Amino acid sequence: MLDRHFYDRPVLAVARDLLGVTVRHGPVALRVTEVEAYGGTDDPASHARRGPTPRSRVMFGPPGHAYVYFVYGMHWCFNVVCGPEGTAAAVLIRAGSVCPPRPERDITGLDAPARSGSAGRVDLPGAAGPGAPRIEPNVDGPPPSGPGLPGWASGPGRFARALGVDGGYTGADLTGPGPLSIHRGTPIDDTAVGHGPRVGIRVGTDLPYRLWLLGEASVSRARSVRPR
DNA sequence: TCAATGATAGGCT
DNA sequence: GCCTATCATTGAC
Repeated sequence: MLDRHFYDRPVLAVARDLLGVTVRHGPVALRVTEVEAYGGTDDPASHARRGPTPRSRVMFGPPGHAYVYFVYGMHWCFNVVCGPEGTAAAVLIRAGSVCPPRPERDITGLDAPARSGSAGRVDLPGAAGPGAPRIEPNVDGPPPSGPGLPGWASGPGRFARALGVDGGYTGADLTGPGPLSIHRGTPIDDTAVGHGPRVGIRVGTDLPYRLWLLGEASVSRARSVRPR
């Protein structure tokens, strides 16, 4: 399991090294294929840009903890706090592939986190309102693609759903004995890493803070931007 | 291309 | 305390 020293580094270095790792939640294991870095109060696209707020406070805390937020009224996004405490940097996990890739074996496992109740949850004020929906992976009909297929954890909302995490996991220690942890994967060569602008944001789009594994089918495809 | 859907945070009274 | 724009997205059409 990756320890605190792994996360206690500059956000871009952590983002780069999170590619290829395995995120585990109970029986679910997802290999990270795409990430985005959000760096502190100088990043106009970061939730921490205005300083600590009830929502962003966990970003200012120690590295190696989860930051899971609710967006667009229906989706959860899973982040990993990194960098020295106080820098408020985090890495958004945008996509992953089911690991090991044995769909017929993973289907049964995906229900387990939702059934495990409050284990691993950390109730922090501001993490999510009591009315926010609890995530229920694999119970609301067929996804765009089934477990084990490339689209199952493609996109931050789908990744969080496939993993089975929601706002209750904000503040969870990823380096401790809890059910949520991250493990080193096979080494990734620099030639296998693509980088470019982050997506889904309106500011800070000039920064090449999105990193992905080249050739991975689960990586987000560019989407036409809706003008306002 | 666009609607769904609700938390968040700033601005104002 | 209230109002409003915005939002690190997704799936249906």
